[in-house]
Amino acid sequence: MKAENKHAKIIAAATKVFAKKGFFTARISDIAKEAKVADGTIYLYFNNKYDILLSVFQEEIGKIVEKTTRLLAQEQDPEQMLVVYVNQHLQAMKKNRHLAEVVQIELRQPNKLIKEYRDTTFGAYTGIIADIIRLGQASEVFRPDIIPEIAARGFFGALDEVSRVWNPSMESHYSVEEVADQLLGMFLRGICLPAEEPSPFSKKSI
Amino acid sequence: MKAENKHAKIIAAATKVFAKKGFFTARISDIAKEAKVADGTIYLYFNNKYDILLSVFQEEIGKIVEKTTRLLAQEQDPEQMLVVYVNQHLQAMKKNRHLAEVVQIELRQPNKLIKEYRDTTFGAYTGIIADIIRLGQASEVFRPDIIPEIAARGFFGALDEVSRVWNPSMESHYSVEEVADQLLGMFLRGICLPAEEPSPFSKKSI
DNA sequence: AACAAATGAATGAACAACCATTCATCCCGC
DNA sequence: GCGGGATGAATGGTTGTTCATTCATTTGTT
Repeated sequence: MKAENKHAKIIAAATKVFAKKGFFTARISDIAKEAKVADGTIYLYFNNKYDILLSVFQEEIGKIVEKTTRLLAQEQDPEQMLVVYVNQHLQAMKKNRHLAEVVQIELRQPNKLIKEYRDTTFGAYTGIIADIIRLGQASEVFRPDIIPEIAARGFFGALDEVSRVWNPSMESHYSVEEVADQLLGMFLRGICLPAEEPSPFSKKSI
Repeated sequence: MKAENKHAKIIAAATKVFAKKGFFTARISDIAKEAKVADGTIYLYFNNKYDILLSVFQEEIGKIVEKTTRLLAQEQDPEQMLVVYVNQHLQAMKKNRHLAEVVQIELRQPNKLIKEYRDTTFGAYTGIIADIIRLGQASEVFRPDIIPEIAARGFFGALDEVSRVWNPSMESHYSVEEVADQLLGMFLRGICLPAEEPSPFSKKSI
């Protein structure tokens, strides 16, 4: 059991504990117990409590960003890029349910360091959406009247909120594909039926 | 300066302080100072710190829910109902910017009491969206393949996330109408250009 | 190979700071 | 001068962080 190992163990434990109790209610001793190390050991690997939280973000989300970026580089079609983004994000969040909660709860803290992280690294991640939208507008597949910044913000908000459907506290369980389809369907096509000429009868297509 | 007055003053002060520092970092003395009362006075009107936060939710959001419900009762068209909902929510959040932050940050806490409030009263507020969608499906203006629960969740997530564009920390300022239009446009019509027959010119679709 | 010395990871009890809550006291209108 | 609203200093419990100590492992010497 070498250093590398412990660092990862503490990160995992912290993610779990933060998800369950929230950053402020979580005790260092809780994390230590979950990671099966002594309280003091944690301070051999991290400077302080906030450092643990920031490390969770940096390392765990870093992986996601990297993979998403790589996959997106292979795509050309803006529409398809959004599909990749959504699937990627939802899959990652399903795989690490605790991380999803921590992102949703703690990343919003008005703490200086967190804000900084959100505005830089994480901002780049959400900024990808705005870039895709701009690309789609340039290649005339997305409506030109969409404001990329606002749309991207809304899009990510929806994605983030929806990525908790796998929470045990929710009664209904949907598959990643199902949820991704729903979200993408809404954003790309809208929720209204195509309003051509007044439809003759019940029209269920898309 | 009678009781009624102080209660409201403390609620307003708490909303402001919670928005700025977050619930846990906020000190009772901060709230007291902001409200221009003594620390002890707060305990004449509230049982404890959490009680203040819950009161902020119950009272401030209560007003919004009530007004929205009333306005929606006068609408028939599901599409129009979503318009009302979005405008109502965004207007309220713009009017009380601090409340918007508190909702977004503190309502997600894994605290028992907060969870309870979120699942009941607040759940009813977001549930309205799912109801509207079901109504729209019944009257065949919304696509039948939309799953109301997921769509509503995503819709609210987008709304919530977007309701911070008035935050001073954001560089670009948009009007309520603009943002509402963008959101509604995206959700109702989608962000893609209507894909009729293959367009004569640059078409890069799949 | 056998032993001693050095290393530094790990521990967890103790410390110091912090802050929600209390309550003895103080107004002030009647 | 009485009653209840208001005050804010004092209290006490909690917890992030430190650090003296332990001890398994490595290194160096003969």
